[in-house]
Amino acid sequence: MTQPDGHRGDRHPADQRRSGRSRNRRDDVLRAAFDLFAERGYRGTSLSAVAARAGLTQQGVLHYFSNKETLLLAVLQLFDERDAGRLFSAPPGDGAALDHLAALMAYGATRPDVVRSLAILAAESLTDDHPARAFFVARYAELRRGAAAAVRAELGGALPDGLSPEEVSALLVAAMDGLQLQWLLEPDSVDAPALFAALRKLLRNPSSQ
Amino acid sequence: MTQPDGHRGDRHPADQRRSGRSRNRRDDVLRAAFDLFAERGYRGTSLSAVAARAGLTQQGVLHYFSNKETLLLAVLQLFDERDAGRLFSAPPGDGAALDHLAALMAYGATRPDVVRSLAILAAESLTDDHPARAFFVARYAELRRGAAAAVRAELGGALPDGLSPEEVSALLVAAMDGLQLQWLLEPDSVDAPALFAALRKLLRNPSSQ
DNA sequence: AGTGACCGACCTACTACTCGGTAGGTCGCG
DNA sequence: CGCGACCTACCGAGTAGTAGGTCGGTCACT
Repeated sequence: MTQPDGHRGDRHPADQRRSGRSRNRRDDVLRAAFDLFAERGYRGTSLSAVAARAGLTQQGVLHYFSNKETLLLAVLQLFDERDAGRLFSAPPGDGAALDHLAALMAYGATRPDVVRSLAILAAESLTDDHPARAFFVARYAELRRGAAAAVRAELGGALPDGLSPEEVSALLVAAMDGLQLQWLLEPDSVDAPALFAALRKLLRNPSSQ
Repeated sequence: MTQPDGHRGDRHPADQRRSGRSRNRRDDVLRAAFDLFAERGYRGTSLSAVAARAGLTQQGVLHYFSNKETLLLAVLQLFDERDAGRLFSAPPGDGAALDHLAALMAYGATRPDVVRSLAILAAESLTDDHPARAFFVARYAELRRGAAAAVRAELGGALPDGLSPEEVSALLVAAMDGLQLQWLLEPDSVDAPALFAALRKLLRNPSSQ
């Protein structure tokens, strides 16, 4: 998501006005917005900052996205297409369904920017009248649904102590988020995927000691 | 934290300049800032908004707190004094040490504003150069330390499957945060304290089925 | 000739913050 | 008791800078 080339605001925007025609400028804007939302949040990010990083002016950004909210929604849609859509579309009943969640954690460990962006925007969506609110309500409902299906498939009725798959899935999703938050705050002292694996093991082997 | 009386910006500030002399105006500002940070986040809150809610002008706010960052730090200090300081100062080895965490969850269920404020500010502190960053790094370290001590006291060596108290404490804290996030997004479909209790039971009775 | 892709200039509203005041209370002193 | 010195608690006006967004244009390509 971060662009390693020199498309920063240091060069005058007009210089490269027609340069990257082959590359999709709209995607550049999307990438820049993603990065900045992860760095400063939605409310903390200005359209001009997005524009500068994408190598055009603020009005150029508004040419592609009619306003700031639309831009945020477009960024969020990217998440849907990448993560959620793919990760729960696995064939049901293939045994290790919970591997999908573990894989999501492992993927997150390699992409702190993605995790950070989601963590920041999810919490920010709790604020009044936040445009991402509906997105995250739906996302978590879907995550829980998918995780519950995975739990049912993998653990079946062998859940400890009268826990329902729905309860377990909420716990799993909660642990993912909470671990990632701690990991983002102190990357060196929290190993999120390992701890998530521990929780999973705890659920799978309820009679070990 | 919300003030039920009429101290809103609708009345002209000068009207009540000397009225509430007995009440501490500084505390009014603190309360207003707390509420607004929970509603709009730190970056989304303006000094004028804080001032209006506290019933004075923006310059009046700056009279008590030399700048916005100082105001945030003062609000955060309130959390420390209320929650953390009290909740882990229990006599060690009194048996049900983990009850403190459960009590914290139960308390949170009655104070969504407190939970929301902490969730929003914690995530926002992940953004670059956020003044609350150090606070939350320290807070989570302390939470984990306290929880680990509680785990050691209550579960002793009876942890399942080679899990260390430190790992369990990170999981517990993570579950708290994650559950609260889901609860804040959809209060009716997530019962945070109950789910936390389920996790706790899971840890205590590793051989039940 | 039209269309997509922008930019320059501009607008209004708001941001955190500063400066210089003033109203009223507290204090010591004669 | 009365008087000036000082202090706290603010407010009015103004600062430079930035916010999101509009309008009208220009340039290259089809």
